[in-house]
Amino acid sequence: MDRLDRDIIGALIEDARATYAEIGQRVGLSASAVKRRVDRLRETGAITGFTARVQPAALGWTTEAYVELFCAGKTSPAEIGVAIARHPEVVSACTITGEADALLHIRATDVRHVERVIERLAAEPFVVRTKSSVVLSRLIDAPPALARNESASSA
Amino acid sequence: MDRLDRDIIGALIEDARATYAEIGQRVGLSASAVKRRVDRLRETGAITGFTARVQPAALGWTTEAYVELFCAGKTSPAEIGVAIARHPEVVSACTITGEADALLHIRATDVRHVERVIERLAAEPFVVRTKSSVVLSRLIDAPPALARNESASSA
DNA sequence: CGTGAAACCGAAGTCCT
DNA sequence: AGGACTTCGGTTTCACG
Repeated sequence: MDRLDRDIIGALIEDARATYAEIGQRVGLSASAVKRRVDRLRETGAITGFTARVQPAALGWTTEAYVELFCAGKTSPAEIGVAIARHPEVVSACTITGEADALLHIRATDVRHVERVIERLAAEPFVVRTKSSVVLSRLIDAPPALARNESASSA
Repeated sequence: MDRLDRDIIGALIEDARATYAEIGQRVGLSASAVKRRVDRLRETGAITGFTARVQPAALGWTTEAYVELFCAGKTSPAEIGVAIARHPEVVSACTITGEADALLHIRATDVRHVERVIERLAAEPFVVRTKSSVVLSRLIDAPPALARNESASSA
């Protein structure tokens, strides 16, 4: 995992369908060398796959919200994970420090749909209370680059 | 945008490097037909691109946090967006309803790094206060499927 | 708008430096 | 480990139903 690997990953994040020759030109390597490194990055798990970047609005998912979950005393993260995985609207979720136990990111078709999802979540037996915020406008979407900085020591 | 398009998008979300023939076999179309639809989906903006799925931890980004921003009275979303775009650790951001004005998702190398980012964010002139939660464990990562349900009326 | 065939070009494997 | 070459398969385009 050196500079070259990070440059290659950066190129693949920008365009996962770039040809090995194009990537090689960008990072200063031949196509074969790039392929070898990409194969290795996939084997080691640094790259877990390739996906299409979709505009959720184009599919009808026009509304998103963040929902904080306050859970009953002895609820394990695993228990929360299993339960919320049943709700397809939950796009991302994690346990966090602070007052709330978990933070969920949900995507829905409209505000009414958001409401229904929150109701369904609140109905989970271990959920004591929820606190939700509807997204007004998205400022930054995501992966502009994970690999551009020195990314510190590790890896 | 019909059932076929959504199935194709679903296939591409799962594996953006799948061949047109493979996708065609899955959705019941020939390779050429699939390519034509994919081209159209890209032109109309439903598909915005293809990216690699990376395990941030493999690149040294082992810590993430969510930061709520409380801004000065007359701060516009655009102003917030421009300012936070200068912080490379901000992976996602949006304005929200509720007490806070904006919610930021940041990725950092360690907790010390998180602290520095929060300090830098708090130093922005329009930021009155911040409230942050460090992620303990991730339960759901993301795009398992955006296109599997009927996705309601629109689109 | 779908299918099937032909030309092109990148991918995958091998050998050499 | 990187670079060059060859074979194979996918992509792309075209004509047709």
